[in-house]
Amino acid sequence: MEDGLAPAALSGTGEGPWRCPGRSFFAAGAPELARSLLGCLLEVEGDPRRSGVIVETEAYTEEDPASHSARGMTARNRSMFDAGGSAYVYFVYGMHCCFNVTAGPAGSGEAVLIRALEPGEGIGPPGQETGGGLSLAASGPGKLCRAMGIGLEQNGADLLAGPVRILLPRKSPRRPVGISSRIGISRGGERMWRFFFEDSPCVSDGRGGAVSRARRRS
DNA sequence: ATTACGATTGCCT
DNA sequence: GGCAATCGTAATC
Repeated sequence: MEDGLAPAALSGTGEGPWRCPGRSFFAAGAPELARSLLGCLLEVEGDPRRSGVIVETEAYTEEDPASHSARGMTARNRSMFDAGGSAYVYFVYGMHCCFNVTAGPAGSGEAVLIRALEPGEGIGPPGQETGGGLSLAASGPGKLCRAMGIGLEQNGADLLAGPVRILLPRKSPRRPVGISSRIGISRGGERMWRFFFEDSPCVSDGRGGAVSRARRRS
């Protein structure tokens, strides 16, 4: 029990602590949606079923020099222009996938990058060599996709239809929210569009984040 | 046709 | 803190 994480979420759509959002939830602009997604459950149906609580997000918009959509629609970023509530998954650095939730109306080219989860069901050992234990299994956009089994085949998928879903907490988690500039970008650094739960051990950030904390402990 | 470069990660010093 | 890995995409020639 070294990780000390909150208990895994129960499945589901009907009763229980989670509920399905409507389309309108995703109609907000990316920065607002990024904040709203903190505390929500990301779930992938299957065997095993996997889930985790979203604890770190970043917003990207069409007027944003850091965004893939900044220079118009291409074959690669096409699904980023889908109406809010679908998946935009892309491949980077020749080895990693990153998962985004589209925001706003169709054609608006905005999305929220999901950067870290607190592992729920089906995440982590065995078979996952993350080097930092369970709490780091989904701390970072690339690691999150690997841990959840999300790949390019999910690009453009409707998040209200599944198998990849977003579920909202019935009770607001009310945890401290940190705001910062985004990670790994070369332009647009002045925008404070990264949102995270300050009390989470699973946030990907270097300083004060899960990685440096784990390193300090050892 | 060629090339430069990532919305990253993990291993090295 | 630095840097290699690894390859699809998009800008450039």
